[in-house]
Amino acid sequence: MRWEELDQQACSLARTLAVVGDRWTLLILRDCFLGVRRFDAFERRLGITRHVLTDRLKKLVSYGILYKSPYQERPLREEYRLSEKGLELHPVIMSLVSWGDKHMSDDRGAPIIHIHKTCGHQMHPTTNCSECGETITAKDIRVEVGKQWQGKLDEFLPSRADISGKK
Amino acid sequence: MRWEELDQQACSLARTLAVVGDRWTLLILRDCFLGVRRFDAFERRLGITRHVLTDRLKKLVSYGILYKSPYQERPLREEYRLSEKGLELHPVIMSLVSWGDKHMSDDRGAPIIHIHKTCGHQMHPTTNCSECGETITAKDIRVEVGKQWQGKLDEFLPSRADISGKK
DNA sequence: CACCATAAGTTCTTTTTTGGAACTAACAAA
DNA sequence: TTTGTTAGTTCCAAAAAAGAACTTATGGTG
Repeated sequence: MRWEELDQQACSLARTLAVVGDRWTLLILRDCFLGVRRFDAFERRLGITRHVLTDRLKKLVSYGILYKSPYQERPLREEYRLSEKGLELHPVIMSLVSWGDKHMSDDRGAPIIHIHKTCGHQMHPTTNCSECGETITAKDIRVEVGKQWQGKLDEFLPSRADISGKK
Repeated sequence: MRWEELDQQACSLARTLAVVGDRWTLLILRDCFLGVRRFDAFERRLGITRHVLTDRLKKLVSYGILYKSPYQERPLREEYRLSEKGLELHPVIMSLVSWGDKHMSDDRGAPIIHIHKTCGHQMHPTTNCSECGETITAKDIRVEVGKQWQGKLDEFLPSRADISGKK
């Protein structure tokens, strides 16, 4: 599979990764959530090459995750800001950070801690059911094929052969 | 910044991406969560080259996210299974899928739907505060430097210059 | 005016990473 | 003996990223 075909796969994970699944994009978005907005600030902070940064910012704008907003004219200068769609990637960043805090930290603990403004406590994110509110783990979820996709995911859902090794 | 230096950054996102942040790893993990366990099943399903698949599986095993478990001897055959550490990446997958369901779906809706076994409803994940349980969005969170990192993240936290453009 | 600085790129060359296909080892079955 | 299965490895070509220099438009300094 080539990378450009990824956003046409019948899988929301693959489609999302087509947008944010490369080496740099999520690091750029992390900086966006920290308030960074300008080309040279991203460049300085990330140590990314200008060529790749240009490409990734263009891609994020083309997908509507960032938008350009002029902050001066003559010469025209624009900054990159998170759209609503981009802000909704916050759970992705939070879950990655939370896993890293738990599994990739040294003995100094998490470099950055998160405070829930409403309750004032230091928190980490939990993943909950939108319907009953309960906290969920991998084992609490069962997957099914969406109504309009029935019979069309034979290629995607793992067959018994894929799972059990039988032919 | 070179990719190998990423897991030494003072940022849990960067450290996590050092493990799962490449083109293929999260797709491999998606298949693991769907029950796929064997080399040739990953290869068939993903259309990944064997070379890259070997490399990624090795990396995932070395980080303790997958472990090898023999399912036959003579000839020795091993399958790859999610460890506890790997299972804890479920929120990452779920948040990526959920974003894709909302923003990258065509008019047929989500290809795969998720049922919460406990309550029986079709659900999507929400991100909640571990302390008060409330659902959170990007704007509900404030970040601070962890106690043992105070004064050591000057390089990391965006300076006023990065945010406002001032020098 | 000549010269330096700034922001946001673009262009060029080298290195690294993938893609694609063929080859290998250790058996098992026909 | 030939063919098949599983899990790789090897090799070469193509694509992507790193690194550094160049560009454009403009503003400020001496």
